[in-house]
Amino acid sequence: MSLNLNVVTPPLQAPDLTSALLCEELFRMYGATIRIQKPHVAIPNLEKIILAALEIGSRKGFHSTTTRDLATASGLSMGAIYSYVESKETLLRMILAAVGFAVERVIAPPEAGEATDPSARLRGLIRRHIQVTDVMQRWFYFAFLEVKAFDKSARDMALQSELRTEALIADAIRDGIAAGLYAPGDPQVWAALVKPLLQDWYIKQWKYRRRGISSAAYVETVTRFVEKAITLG
Amino acid sequence: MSLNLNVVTPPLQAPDLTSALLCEELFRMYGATIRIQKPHVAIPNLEKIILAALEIGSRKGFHSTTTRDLATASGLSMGAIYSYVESKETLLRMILAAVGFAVERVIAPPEAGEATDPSARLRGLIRRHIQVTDVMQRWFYFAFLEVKAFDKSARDMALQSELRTEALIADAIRDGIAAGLYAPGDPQVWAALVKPLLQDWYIKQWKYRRRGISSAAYVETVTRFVEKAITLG
DNA sequence: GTCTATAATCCGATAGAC
DNA sequence: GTCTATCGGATTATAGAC
Repeated sequence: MSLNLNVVTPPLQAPDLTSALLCEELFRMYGATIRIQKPHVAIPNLEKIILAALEIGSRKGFHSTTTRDLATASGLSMGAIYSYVESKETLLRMILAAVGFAVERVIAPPEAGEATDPSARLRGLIRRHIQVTDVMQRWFYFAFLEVKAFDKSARDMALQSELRTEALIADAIRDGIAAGLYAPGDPQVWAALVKPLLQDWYIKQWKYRRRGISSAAYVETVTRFVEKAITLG
Repeated sequence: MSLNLNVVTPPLQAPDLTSALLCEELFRMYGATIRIQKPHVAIPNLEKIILAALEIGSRKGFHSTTTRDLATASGLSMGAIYSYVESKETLLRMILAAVGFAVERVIAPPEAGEATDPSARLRGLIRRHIQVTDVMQRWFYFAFLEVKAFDKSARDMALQSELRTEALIADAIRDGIAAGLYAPGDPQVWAALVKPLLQDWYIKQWKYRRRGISSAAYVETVTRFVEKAITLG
């Protein structure tokens, strides 16, 4: 059984992962901690605050980002910010929750045809992971770098997310081995090697940007590299 | 020309990268900023301070690590700490310098036989990178997570280090392609894929520890994976 | 709902005794 | 060389006017 090494990269089939949509979701999840109750006021302002936190936080770290920084960048006053975000820690938790939302709702769900085709499933996971983290680069970058500063429950959230996507990849590889597509080997070990290749896209975006490599090109490069490494023969 | 896929992992041939030796080196480099001039006093105390910074900083981030934390953990007083480290920023710079030292002095220099054998050189780079970042895990982890919080010169230091090791890997792959060992391809693109595999060892040490995977086992896994992915045929 | 002004706290760094 | 005590400034969060 030979493997088709041509890779095509279709666009992301998913709800638009715009910051507006993500903040709408966060407003639903964190409504209890938000003093402003009218959605048409709360959501755009929450978005301003979160985008400011992502922008400044990605540059100099969340702990060095002061509430004054957030006020200046968001155009709101320091006092107003506390009407939307009860504390700096809650702000962190919101960003982490949005990342978890994207993983569960867009990366994890298999697309048509993937249930019965392990190769398509692995390709889909690689593609969706890179596409989602491309659209949400700052969110993922921020979450990756700042988790360690969270409390244990938040750190566990991130840890589970890491192991979750790894397990999805491992399952696809396991089924691919059983189907005779991939060489015999430890699916978990291989999945552990795929994960950092996917994460590199949002962690070192500066490098890929500088070299003019598009997310579609990166999807194809990683897919070919991984398939060559694990394919029989 | 067929490739030997057996991998052996010899021990690191290098000066011991103990914290004592690294701090001795830092004492030489930063002597001008250190008030205590007797090496037998300065070096062990500098080591206490740096180890405290690595330990606490890796847990909750360097910016959240206060000088009071460092005093408690190192057993020195707040005042004494400033006799060794002129500012928090200098402390960070010392840690970055130690990481750069390890890269230049241990990872980069080719071992015997590597000059004429691209395959041995690539294997050597993979092996030494993982071995060095294993011994100096906290130093590399800390440097990776904290650079972005500091000034441009410190960030450039880290950026150059990233591109430097990538270039070494790319050179070995380029020579390997020319020698007919590896498939035709873009050496820089492949090197960019190898780098995150190496970094994963110190970034997600918790995962590999939990699974009982030794650094030697990881060296072999990564080496096989990469060689399979880029080898002809 | 949003602002200004300020309370309360904490931090990096230093002075000066020993 | 090391310590204790403290300064000046910055930070998070809140109170209360509009």
